[in-house]
Amino acid sequence: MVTLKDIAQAAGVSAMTVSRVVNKVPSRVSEDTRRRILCLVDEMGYVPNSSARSLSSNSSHLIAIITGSLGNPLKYPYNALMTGGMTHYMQQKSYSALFYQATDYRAVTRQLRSWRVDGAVFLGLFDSDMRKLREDNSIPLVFTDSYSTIRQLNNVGIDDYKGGELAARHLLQNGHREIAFIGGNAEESPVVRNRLRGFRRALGQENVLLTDSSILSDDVDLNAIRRVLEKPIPPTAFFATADITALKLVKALHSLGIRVPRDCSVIGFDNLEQVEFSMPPLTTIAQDIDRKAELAADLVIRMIEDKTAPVQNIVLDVELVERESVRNLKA
Amino acid sequence: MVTLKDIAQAAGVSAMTVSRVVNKVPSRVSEDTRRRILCLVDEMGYVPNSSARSLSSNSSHLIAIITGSLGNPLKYPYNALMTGGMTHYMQQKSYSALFYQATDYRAVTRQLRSWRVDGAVFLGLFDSDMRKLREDNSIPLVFTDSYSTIRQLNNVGIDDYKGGELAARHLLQNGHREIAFIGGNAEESPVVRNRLRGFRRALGQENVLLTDSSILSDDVDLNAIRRVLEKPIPPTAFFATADITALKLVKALHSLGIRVPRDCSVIGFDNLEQVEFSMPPLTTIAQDIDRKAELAADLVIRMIEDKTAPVQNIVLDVELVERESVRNLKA
DNA sequence: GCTGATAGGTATATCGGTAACCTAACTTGC
DNA sequence: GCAAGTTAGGTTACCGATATACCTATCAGC
Repeated sequence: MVTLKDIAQAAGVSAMTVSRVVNKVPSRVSEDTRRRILCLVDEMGYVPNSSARSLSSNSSHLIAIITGSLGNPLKYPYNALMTGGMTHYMQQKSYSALFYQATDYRAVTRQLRSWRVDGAVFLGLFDSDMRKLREDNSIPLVFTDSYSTIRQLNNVGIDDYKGGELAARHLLQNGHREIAFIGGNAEESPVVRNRLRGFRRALGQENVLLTDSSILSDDVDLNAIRRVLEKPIPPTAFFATADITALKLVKALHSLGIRVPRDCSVIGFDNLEQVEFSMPPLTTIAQDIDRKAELAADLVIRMIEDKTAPVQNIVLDVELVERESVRNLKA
Repeated sequence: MVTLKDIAQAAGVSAMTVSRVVNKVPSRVSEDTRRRILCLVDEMGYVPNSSARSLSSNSSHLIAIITGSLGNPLKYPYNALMTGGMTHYMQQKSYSALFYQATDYRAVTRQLRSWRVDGAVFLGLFDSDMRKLREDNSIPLVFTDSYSTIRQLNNVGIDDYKGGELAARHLLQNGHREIAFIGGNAEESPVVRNRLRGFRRALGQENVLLTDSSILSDDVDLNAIRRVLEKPIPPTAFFATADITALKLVKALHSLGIRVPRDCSVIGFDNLEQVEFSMPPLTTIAQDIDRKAELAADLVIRMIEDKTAPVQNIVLDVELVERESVRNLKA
């Protein structure tokens, strides 16, 4: 492998001069030698050794993307879109992305340190560990969808509360007053909790109540669904906290002989590309995942490059996308 | 940050001794000092610096995963599943995955060298460049879904030809004799080419012909679809070379007032999880993406750790998964 | 008592860069 | 004409590990 020294020798200068040229250090090298060196670099196929660079300059140009550790995290379209989007953006800014899966903060800390990563973005929740992560690591950390009470935490999220409200209002406007909720565990996930809160609030404004017996888990259990539908006054609509869940629900309802939206309406959350191609196309609360990914990547990089950059809590807007899975009962 | 030297000092031994303990070099350190050192390592939170390690040992324990460079590569479920699956497996084997997007082989070579990556897996095609990639890089390279004529190339793929045959036979068995094909460009993609060949072959065995006018591009153009359906004898079924395409097609047909499978049948390829939740659930040719990912990851790692390991061309089987998108015309 | 093997270490060079400091020649202002 | 500043470099000491060679007890065997 060609090293700095090889280029230096070939050009008849010191290694430092070559280093300066390669790193575009302004005005320390004459235009003449600069061109000569660049020519040799290209000719001999020199590529800087990032490890060596990282070791001596104390900056790796590496950013970790950290997800929870259960199975294949990119199985979920949301994670895949975020990860791919961030990687793409980082590469444009000449950073490389390193993927890690981890559950506990000690493992994360070990991983971050081993490559002396410049910064990290977290997908998913390390709620109880956030404080420790901040304490143990002096590098910029960016969380996503976190509702931590710890101040001074970089975060990129969306307005989940409003998302819940929008879903509720849309259902109400279409004449639904008996409504069920299906989603992740609100106690465990602050994201779900906020969507649920907003949802309840907007329902409450029209005196519609969401009872606990109308709240289903996102594992989409056929029996549970049947039980809800057999209530004295069965729900005419479901709000699912994720499109994936909504799609599974539509399928489950169908297998019970219930048509969406004719017999029952469904509204989802996320606006994944695939819900446009489902049958029926899903009405859903849209978040801009591409933009979220870019903002998260941009935020870590800004924090890395400018140590005085202020901590940010970015909250993106959400909006209703109307398709064909909600029936208008008033019509 | 805690370094080897710090531990050495605290333990009253040389750095080399600590290095041996950390790297589990067999029997050069007494059990006594070993334990003492391990204790200190844990206590002081020592994490080896991978850059330094890579520099001096000439092995980075890093594997590159390389995809094409158009936009967000993880937008496609197939890429996401492969990438996630490989990363997961690599981490278990204590390798880290580095993601890169690239189109030309020079960029790839630069990226591989800059971190002195130990090996690389390619998702997607660098067909014309494979030879150069092999020549320029002395590290193990694993390709996926490649049909290169270059011998001595590690590859993990599936039996695309058989997949095409299975699809054709299933349609024939269900009484379809007027059939259309929708998929990527067969000239550009050897994968599509082989699926198409197998498909044609099996159709031919029953004297069914697939004319060029019944072959559509995977951009799912509504006008093109309409044109095919307005032929004197319109097709009763479509074979799509990817589930994603199949789903878009179903939606397009629906928008033309054509019901699947009542008015027209569709068969896909891949068996993505989401096609089970589409309406109708999609009949498709299944490939085991999780296993493919694991085999690809396992292959690079084997090649890295055993320089004498033989080159392999792994071909995984495919199978038909019957759901509800193909109508039996004989019934 | 001497040789040789083995266990349990140490010392030093090196991997490929960069930071920080040094220097010589030339320019510029006064 | 000279101090001060600029330009275009070179020198040297690391960064944090590992490879390699070398050292020193201890003990068995003859």
